[in-house]
Amino acid sequence: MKDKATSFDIAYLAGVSQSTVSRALRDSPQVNKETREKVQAIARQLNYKVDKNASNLRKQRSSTLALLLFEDPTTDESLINPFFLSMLGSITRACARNGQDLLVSFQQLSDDWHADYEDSKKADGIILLGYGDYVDYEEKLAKLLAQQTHFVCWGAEVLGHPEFTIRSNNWQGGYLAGEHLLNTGHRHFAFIGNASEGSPEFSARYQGFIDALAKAGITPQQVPHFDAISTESAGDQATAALLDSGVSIDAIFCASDLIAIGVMRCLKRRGINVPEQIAVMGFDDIPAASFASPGLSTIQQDTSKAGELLVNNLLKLINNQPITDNLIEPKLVVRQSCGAAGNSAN
Amino acid sequence: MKDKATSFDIAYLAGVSQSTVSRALRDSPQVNKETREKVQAIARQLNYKVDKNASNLRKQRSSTLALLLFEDPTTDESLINPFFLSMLGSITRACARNGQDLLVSFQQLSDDWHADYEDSKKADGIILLGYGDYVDYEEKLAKLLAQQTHFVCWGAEVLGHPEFTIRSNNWQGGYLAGEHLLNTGHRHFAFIGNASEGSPEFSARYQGFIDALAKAGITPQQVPHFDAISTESAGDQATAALLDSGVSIDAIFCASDLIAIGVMRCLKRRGINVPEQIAVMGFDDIPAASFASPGLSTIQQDTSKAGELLVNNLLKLINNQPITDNLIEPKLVVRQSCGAAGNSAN
DNA sequence: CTGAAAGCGCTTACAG
DNA sequence: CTGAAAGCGCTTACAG
Repeated sequence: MKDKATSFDIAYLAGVSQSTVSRALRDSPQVNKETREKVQAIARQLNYKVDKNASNLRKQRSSTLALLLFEDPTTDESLINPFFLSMLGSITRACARNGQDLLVSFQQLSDDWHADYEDSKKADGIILLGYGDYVDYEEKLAKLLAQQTHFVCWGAEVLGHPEFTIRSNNWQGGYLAGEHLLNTGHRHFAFIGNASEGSPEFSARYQGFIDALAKAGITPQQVPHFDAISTESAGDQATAALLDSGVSIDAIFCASDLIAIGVMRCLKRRGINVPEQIAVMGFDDIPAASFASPGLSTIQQDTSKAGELLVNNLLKLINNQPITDNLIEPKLVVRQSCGAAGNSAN
Repeated sequence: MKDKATSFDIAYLAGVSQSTVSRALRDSPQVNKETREKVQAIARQLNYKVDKNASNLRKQRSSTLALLLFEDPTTDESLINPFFLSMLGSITRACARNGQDLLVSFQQLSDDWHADYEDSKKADGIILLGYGDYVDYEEKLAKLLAQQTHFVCWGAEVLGHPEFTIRSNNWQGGYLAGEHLLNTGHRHFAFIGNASEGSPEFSARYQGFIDALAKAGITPQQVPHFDAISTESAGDQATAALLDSGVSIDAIFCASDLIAIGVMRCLKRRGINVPEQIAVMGFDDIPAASFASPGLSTIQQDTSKAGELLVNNLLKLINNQPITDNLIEPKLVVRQSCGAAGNSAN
């Protein structure tokens, strides 16, 4: 039967002009209460919905945000870092709370991003999510900046625009990890993860860790460091290299939980007990951290707050409001992998 | 400087009409090759992008699909089933391959869904994803049907419209699980999961399992069955109940991996060895299945193919094309939790 | 408080 | 092969 109803259909049925319908539907106080209610009743009855394309076109605003999730090019195609998946969840919810729709797209870091969501008016702004190589990354951000695109990004800093970034206090997280490992009686450490300047988040974690150890008189030179991107298999391989190198350690701090899980797998294969022989500490608190056996002690990033902040700050940017808050404080989560008493419930 | 360029700006610079610009940009063969290239060059130079709101309005088509991910109302708010997260990934990619944008939204099953994406012209169709209670679910589907919304859904069947569903052959999956458990020498089974008619997917898995066992002369009455929704803690609790009931078993088939992980946690707490004393089998093959210790043997659902099918079939529905394929064949993944030789690489 | 009118930026018959 | 014109369905000055 019905071709979709328009505001003209409602106007006709209500005996008012189409402009009045438009106002009434947006709850304009300008329009008489009776008229307003009558119009709204008819709209409901016809199951009328404002045509977003028409209203966006007219308003020059889409009430839509785009999320670009980019992955490390070396990662297995089908596997997305669970940490980002969890962020995706909280971003989606934050969008809903703010009356925004969310367009989602996965990109390879190496690609030319399809960052034209704002140019084509599909979205009012962009959220960038992913651990990436900072160097590659920077160019693309510069381009977005040049096009005056509204965007925020997780983790990596935008040159000259700290307000575009939302991130965890990674240094503090690393520090907490170091403290905990020290408190649980460990003295011989290794770090696994990429701590180069290409990975500013990981290297901040490393630095916090080192700074915590310094308080116990341990120097950076005493802490062997093995590179790994944020995957299970990279952690596994780095651990093998670490063990084969013959250094004697009793604790490993990993730049991410995914790495830590790979580390534990390697240790288990080699018959080394966690935490009795070697303690393992992760970072992120992805769901798998609690599934692991022993439960992985880690530094939690509050993804729920992060998603909220990402969306709110982007909206502020779009509306030319000042940004006040963009740091998330990490939290120590104690399970069993470092030998402290963990609560079995988690 | 620049307000965003429009097709009129390009027309002016190219010395042609705006209609010609529009045609040239869409690679219409109607327009002279030279003109076309000239127009396209200017567009590139101005960094021109077609305004989607305007073109959607005019074409009455959005080239956008909406994904509604709804969760079991009893599940922890922040935790989305990893299986669906993986589906989300493959759906996103399938959309990209088909030139569609993807709007994502999380909903509570109990809510009134915001399923008005198509009414408001924000999307051409909807993908429904989530394990839900079939009974609740059915009403909402009937409503979508009545509004002639284009949609496909995962798992649950739409009354009278089997072509709207894409699902795994759950019966076959359950059958494979039963066979494997039999082949690894087990004889005393339990099933954990909700096998009521409210969960058609789970009950099909149960049925396949029972049918496999029948070949070894085992009757349904010999297989105790404990209810659980698809979460770790539900699996844990159901296992406690199972053990406390005093029945003697040597294998548990779980309706999902999340349940299985909870089962293994409970067994470990009780000092029961997997697989030596009790074998555990999951369903889904979420990432945590391979992280678990021992590695969880399970039935894999091919999320990549599922995502592809969901998107392709929805597009076919929108374009009035016939749907030919909507079944995914599950696959046995052998790890260590059933006592068979698993490959340590996975 | 309400209405007539313009216009957002496209696509696509229609005419040549 | 190209152009002039209509129209997609809204929102919002402008006028009363």
